[in-house]
Amino acid sequence: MRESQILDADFFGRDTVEVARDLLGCVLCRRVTPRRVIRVRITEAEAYDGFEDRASHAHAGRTARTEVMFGPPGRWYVYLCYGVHWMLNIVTRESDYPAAVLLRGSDEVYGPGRLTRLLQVNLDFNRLPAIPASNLWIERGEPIPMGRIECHPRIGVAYAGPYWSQLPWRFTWVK
DNA sequence: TAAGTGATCTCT
DNA sequence: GAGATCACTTAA
Repeated sequence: MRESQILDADFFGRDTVEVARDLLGCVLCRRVTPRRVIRVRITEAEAYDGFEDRASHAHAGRTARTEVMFGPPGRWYVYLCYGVHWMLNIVTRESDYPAAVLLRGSDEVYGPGRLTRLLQVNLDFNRLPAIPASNLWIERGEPIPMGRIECHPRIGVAYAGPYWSQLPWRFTWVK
């Protein structure tokens, strides 16, 4: 695999909504053993962007948990949801601008909790850079055909109010 | 449809 | 330290 195909900080440092859309079709790679790499194509992703986004964890301010969202782009933000499920996010935008993209689904499994279970991802990956040395990284995929991307409101964020919960910041790749 | 589950955060 | 709150899944 050529080095240039691994998504880096230049990719993740851009506008969060664009990154979320562009991640569709990209390949999430997880090395589970020295000889085994699980590869899945990303089919659904959600953007969480900025201080003002009431659906974002960062809206409440900078805390120990959300600190990584304020850090440099291209790092993993992992947290536990409902006491059961690990959620996998990739940090976007420049340092001091809190933003991330939640990876919600893939061609192999659908659902953010199922995705992390399949890939054996847990809090150990929090704050690590998305590079092969971390055993969890993303590679560029084949472009998605025109008209195969849909955008929808984000899931489970009704508490953010009508405006923020209805923004079309969830992108899905429909086959 | 509702229980399960535990880190995180807010309020004492 | 206690209580509320969750970017969800599963079994029924």
